[in-house]
Parts: sequence; C-alpha cells; structure tokens
Amino acid sequence: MSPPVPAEAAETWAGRAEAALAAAGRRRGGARRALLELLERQTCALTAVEIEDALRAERRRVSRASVYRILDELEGLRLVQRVETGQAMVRYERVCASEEHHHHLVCDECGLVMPFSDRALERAISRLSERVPLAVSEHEIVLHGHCQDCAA
Amino acid sequence: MSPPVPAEAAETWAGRAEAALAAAGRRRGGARRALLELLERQTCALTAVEIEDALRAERRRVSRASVYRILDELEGLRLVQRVETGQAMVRYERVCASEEHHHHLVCDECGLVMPFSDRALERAISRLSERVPLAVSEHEIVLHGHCQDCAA
DNA sequence: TTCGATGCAAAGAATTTGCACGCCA
DNA sequence: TGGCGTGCAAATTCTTTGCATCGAA
Repeated sequence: MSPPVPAEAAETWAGRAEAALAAAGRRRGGARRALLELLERQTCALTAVEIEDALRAERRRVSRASVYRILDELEGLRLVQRVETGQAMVRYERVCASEEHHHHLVCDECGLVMPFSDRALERAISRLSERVPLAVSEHEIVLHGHCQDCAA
Repeated sequence: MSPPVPAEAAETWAGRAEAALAAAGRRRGGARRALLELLERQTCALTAVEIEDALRAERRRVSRASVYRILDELEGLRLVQRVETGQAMVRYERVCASEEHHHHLVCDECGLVMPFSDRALERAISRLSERVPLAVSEHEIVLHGHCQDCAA
C-alpha cells in the first residue's frame, strides 16, 4: 500500500494530485513535485517552456522532456488541462474546483493571457450541453481581441 | 486598377475573398482559386492535410507549403479562421456570415468534429464581452466529449 | 533490489522559409 | 516585362521517444 496522505494535503490541488498519483501506483520524484508546486501557485495557464524557465529561476532544473511527460501524465489523470490560445505553443494549467473554473482572454497583439469567469456563460453552456449530439465532458472558451495596453 | 468583380460574386464567400484579395493588390493563381473553391463548399473546419488531400482527390494538386501560405494570407484578411480542437493539427474554415456563425463539438475518442450554434450562448458571450478588460474581436468555443457512436 | 522517474540526445511531426521558375496583369 | 504565386526541399520549432542512470519504496 501507499503511505497515507495527510488529510490537509487533499485540500490543495497539489495534495490531491499527489494522492491521485500514489493511487495510480506512481513513485514520487523531484521533478514532478517541483512542477506540482509550481502549478499550484499559478493563476493562469503556462507553456512548457515557461514552466521550465520558472523552475530554473527557482533553482529546480527539470528537463523539457520531463515537463512534457509529467504534464501528459497529469492530463491523463484530469489534474491538468491544455489550453489552446491560438498562439504557437499549447498552455497548461491545473484543473480547478468548479468555483475557480475559468476561461481565457487572449490579446492577439502582445500575447497576454488572462483568466475570466462568468456564471451566465456557464449556464448557457450547461443547458446547451444537454441538447447536443455529444456527451459533453469539458468545454473551452477563448475570447480574442486587444488588451487595454494594446488597444490604447 | 483591378478588373471589376461581378456583382454576384460578392454574394458568395469565395467571391468576397477574391474581391478582398484583388483589393489587396494580389494576383490570381490556380492554387489559391482551387483552395477558395474547396473552402466555399465546406460546412466545417479542415486541417491543412485534409485540404491537400481533398484537392488532390479532385485533381487539383497544391503543395502543402502553398496550402499553409494561402491559409495564412486568408487568415490575415479575416476570411479564414483557425479552429483549435485539441487535436494534433490546427483546423481552418472560412469565416461565415453571422447567421452561419458556429462553434465546434469534438469527440475525444474518434476525432469527429461537428459544428453547432446557439443563440443563448452568443448572447451570453456578447454581454460578457462588454464587461471584460479586452476589446473582444472574436471568440472560439469548443465542447469536448464522446459522440453518439463512441459513447454507445 | 526492483522498477518507476529523470536527463540527455535523437527522432518525429507540423509548419515555415528560401529559392527558382512560371504565369498573371 | 515585372513581380506575385507556386512547387520543392531544406530549415525551424514544438513535442515525443529511446536509452542509460538515478532514486524511492
């Protein structure tokens, strides 16, 4: 059996992630832990390169290959989701509890990515999901435009 | 000056595209015309490879590079838009008149992509667009899940 | 001691670019 | 005739994979 996970750990995303990984029979590793801790602190999606750079900035070097491998693994466990912003690289962020559920605003000029959330929009999506020929499990919404700095 | 464009041409997307290209001072070319005609007939987004294959199937060979170049040019003129479905390749489709405006359903199992449209959703988006720190020019919505065949 | 976790380097895949030739205007 | 349009092939860039080693349990 895996060692018990402290009760408080499950209250954080990283804690739940560790638990899910343990449940899946995975061992712990430094690279993955560093990545989990980094994602825990983010408020919005990062690219693989940004993740690698951020980790290096805090003296936790993790190889690019490991970044991709770990993100892929976490995506499979539904702990991380990809965010496609129409920019060159795919972004990744942790899957949030529904209260934190959000979507993205992308400035096509400078590349700035910001999160936003809207109850009415979620309501429209959930109603729509019932009338569509697809068993909907996720949805992604991206608004493109110019941010305040670039529109000025 | 460019030659006048027949009035009826402007009523089709390809006609408007030709006109916009002419206005931008571009000459006509076989590859581009074939691609415009193909996109005119599509009801949903295609990948660059699908476009190349479809053109070859009708004996209109167009090099992959030209497909990408032309799509990029049309995207710049807002005649074509990219659709990111979370699949390996980006998809492209013509920008429709607002009555035809639609979004996409993606089956994560078999890769099927279907269009859908929803007034309530558009309304929610347009209201939201006014309250957000971004001058919104476009939006993209993708619902993921399992199609009827795959869910069975 | 066993086998997953990780780094490094090579491989892959999609897209872009350089260059020469052909065709439209 | 001048240049844009196009094909071909090489180059780029992001991501994945192979392999040997390291480290957790």
